[in-house]
Amino acid sequence: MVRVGASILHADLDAFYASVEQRDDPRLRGRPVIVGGGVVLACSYEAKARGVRTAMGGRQARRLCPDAVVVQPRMAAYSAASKAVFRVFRDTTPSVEGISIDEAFLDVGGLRKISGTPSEIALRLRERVRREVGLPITVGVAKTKFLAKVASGVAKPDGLLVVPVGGELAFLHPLPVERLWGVGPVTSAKLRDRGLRTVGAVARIGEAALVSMLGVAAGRHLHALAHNHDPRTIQTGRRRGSIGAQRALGRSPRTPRDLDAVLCGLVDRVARRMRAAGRVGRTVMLRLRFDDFSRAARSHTLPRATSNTGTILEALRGLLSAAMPMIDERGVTLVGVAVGNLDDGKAVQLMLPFDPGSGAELDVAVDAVRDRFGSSAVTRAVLLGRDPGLAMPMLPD
DNA sequence: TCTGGGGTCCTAGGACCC
DNA sequence: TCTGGGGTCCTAGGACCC
Repeated sequence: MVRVGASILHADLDAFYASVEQRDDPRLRGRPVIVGGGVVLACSYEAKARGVRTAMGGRQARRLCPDAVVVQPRMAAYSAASKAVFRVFRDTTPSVEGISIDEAFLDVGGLRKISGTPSEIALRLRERVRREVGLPITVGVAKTKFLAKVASGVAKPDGLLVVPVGGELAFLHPLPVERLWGVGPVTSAKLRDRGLRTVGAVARIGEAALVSMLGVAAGRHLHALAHNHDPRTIQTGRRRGSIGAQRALGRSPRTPRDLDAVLCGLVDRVARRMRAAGRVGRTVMLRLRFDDFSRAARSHTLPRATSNTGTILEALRGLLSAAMPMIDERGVTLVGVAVGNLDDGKAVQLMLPFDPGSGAELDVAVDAVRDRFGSSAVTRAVLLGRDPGLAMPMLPD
């Protein structure tokens, strides 16, 4: 069956952290709320109306909005609220792709007979999130992911916007280029330098011109989006590719000893999270930010994936000591660590005898891998083929 | 006016292999 | 002595997102 019509929803909670605070403390409702003191992590629409923005310095935010209530973030409450909202998403359709803690794509294309049109589904979704979780949410509905995302951005806050099939370009082309997903300050400046201010203007110049302006991937991508070509489908079950932690240090000078203590704390956090998630990784990364806000990153790839605190720390200490000259010269203001290449598919293939029907073949393979590589290597086993002579479990190194 | 903490994806060059 | 095309992996940097 060919599916026609606008069947993708982009659901995006409004001013998420601030909305949770207003939900949990009635005194905050209707008032400007800023979450986070040093830097604005989130702010309510009352604060946005006064010019407060996410990632703004706390001092500037309080100057713009002196009567704002500043609250400390409560990550546990946001995480619980997010889980509750995602339960409503998954109850709406099995085809849910989470993008972040507060937004997701939902494919409702196959649900017409059971649940109604996408607009009806979106309406009910908003009502349910409001009633069951107590939070405002905006939904964009369109034929493609990209356009659904643009639609929710235009409809915020607490809105619903359906882009009718056939009306895509009429909706898209008058919008400023900054509305396009993937156009940030740098790309926006490049486009505006050439007089391209709207999506329509971008659509009218050729792909080759965009590629020469922005590079191959970004140019093609932008060209496609401006013409509303977006073949991406909803991907369920995506897993993160890296786990990291970082800490800003302020301006006071740090001794190597201080830096090592910061590093230990970060590695401990990351390794714990990895083990809790049952993930192992092969590439350790050190990120530094300097006094002038320039940045550097150093990485090292281990021969085998691990979540062992000592192994990760040892590798990062090596990277940090190699970076000490840079730190001495430029002054460090932030240290970050991350482990990537999670569950890297450096696959090991073991060819083992296969006894159809015994059910023991995978156990045998898993034991063999455990013997050779340790139990942390056994995270995945896939049985390939129906050849009765072979079982081929593919496992990460 | 000084800028948090968590991520994703792309580019480009060099090493290395066949 | 000079030399190809194709591929993977690793490292570093940058843009962007929430």
